Amino acid sequence: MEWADELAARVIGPQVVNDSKTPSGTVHVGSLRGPVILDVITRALRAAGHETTLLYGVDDLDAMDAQALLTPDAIERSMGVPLAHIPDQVADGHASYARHHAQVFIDLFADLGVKPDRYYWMSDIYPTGAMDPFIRTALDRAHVVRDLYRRVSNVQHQDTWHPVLVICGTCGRVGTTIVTKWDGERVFYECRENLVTWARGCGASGWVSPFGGAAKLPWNLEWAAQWSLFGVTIEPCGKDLATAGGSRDRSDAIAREVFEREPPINVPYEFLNVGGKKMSTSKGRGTAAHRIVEVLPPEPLRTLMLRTRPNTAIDFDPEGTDAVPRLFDEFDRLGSAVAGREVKGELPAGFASIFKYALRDPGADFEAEAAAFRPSFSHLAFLIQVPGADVPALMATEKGSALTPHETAILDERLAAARVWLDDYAPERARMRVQEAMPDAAAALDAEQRAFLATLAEDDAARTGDEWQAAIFATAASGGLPAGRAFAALYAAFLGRTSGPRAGWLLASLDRAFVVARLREAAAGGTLPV
RNA sequence: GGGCCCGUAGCUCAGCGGCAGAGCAGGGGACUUUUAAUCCUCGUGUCGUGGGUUCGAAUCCCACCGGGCCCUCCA
Repeated sequence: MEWADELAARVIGPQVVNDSKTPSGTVHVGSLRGPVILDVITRALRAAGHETTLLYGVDDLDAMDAQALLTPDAIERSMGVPLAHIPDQVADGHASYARHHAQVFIDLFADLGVKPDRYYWMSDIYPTGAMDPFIRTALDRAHVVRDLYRRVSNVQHQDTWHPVLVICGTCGRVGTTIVTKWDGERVFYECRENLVTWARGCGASGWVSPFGGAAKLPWNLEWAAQWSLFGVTIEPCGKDLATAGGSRDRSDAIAREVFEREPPINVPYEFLNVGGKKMSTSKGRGTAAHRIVEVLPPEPLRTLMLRTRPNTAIDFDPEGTDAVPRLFDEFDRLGSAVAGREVKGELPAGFASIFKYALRDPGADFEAEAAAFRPSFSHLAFLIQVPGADVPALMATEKGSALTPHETAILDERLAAARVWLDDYAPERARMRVQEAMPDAAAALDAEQRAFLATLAEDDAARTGDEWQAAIFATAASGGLPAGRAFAALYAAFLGRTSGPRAGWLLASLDRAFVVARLREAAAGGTLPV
């Protein structure tokens, strides 16, 4: 966790932290690592006394180059068109495909506690003319850009190539155009049919002014121009961009040599993989960002992103594992330690800052948050499967006093998450189910346990959970059977496992005739002489 | 062709020059009413492999092996 505080200690003066994203489709959990890192850096800077602005941009004039999320009839029409100009594929009121996907992603930010001071959309910025000076500089220095691409990335453009992408006046595509001449005010562009394999240009060409939104800068130049336009001082980026000779190196060089400005401090970060593999929404691997928040509230989710240094890959697989409960446990453990309660084992270095930065609200009183009662997620996941359990009452008992409104909110949040977890993620062993037929496990019961079950079945009067519980203990005691083995017999007979929920409540929730029949069946099974 | 990350206990990982660690899982034990709670207890693992540096290496250097990702189209 020291990484953010160290960064904050290293810089001088006001800071502008920036990131931007191309809204090309549905995003997965891994995509949230960037925004969380951005937010933690911002919080660390502010904690260190730096005046800090957090910006988040949407590169929505980028060309559509993935057809996965387009309807079949839209593919031919939309490939190569700026994302901001493609109609939303979902009829839910967004102005464009870009707005839809960007908004779904951005909506998650606030819930996660990531609150940029300003969002900007490139489709809004270009028409204002704010990018014009950079477009002009890029065109004037086209030879520098070409030289730099060759030198830094070994990319060889033709001598006539100019670093501007015109939005074709005829077909509206931006991914298919190339500029070959610049006269100081206008550029000559061609919308070529075969410039790229993934989209087909219309063949138009002509002289046009590249200013005021008629054209955009290619990605690497746009990135560097954003740094100049907004005065960006720190910008993390994913390792896909940070690789040697890759995008970041190109943009750094462009900033220095074309726009004559030092690039921002880079904080390269690794990906968040699932089962050791890259997440890919289109391949159905990994969980969509908007889905994971259903099962992971901000604190455990931020804990996942924060506890690991940015340059280390995180492996996270919520499906069929206890990864989710463990994140809750880990966060709770940090909180306990911060609150001065005794915790088992060693604590990570800087555990208090991990806890503090994991909180959703940057202004929260973190000591009060640490002191708050947080029910164990695993315990809740278990309790909600117990018929008739009054969970809020049980939690108040566990805490030793009534829950505060804030604690009740935490409880409700966790209950909702626990239900989602049990439905969609939990391993089979976390789910319990009353067995329709006699479980095999019941065959292993010994004579004493069978006698206990038989005795328990003698009285078939209706009982409440408490009464069942009392009856279990009394019956076990009268037969000289330790309570533990008595319960084990019941779990074997009904659940087919060695442990379970408070048995009394479980039995009380079931049909009385069924209970008695099962008890007798289990008591009789296997004891007959062979 | 190039770059980055990882390889330490069953799992997830910490340690990054000074006696191999934690959590979880698992084993054992305690408990006549929180029985998947709570408490106690149990870890010799070629620290991926081979060299090197050092009084001393999981830790630094080199090479290699394995896993993963990325760049060399576009963004």
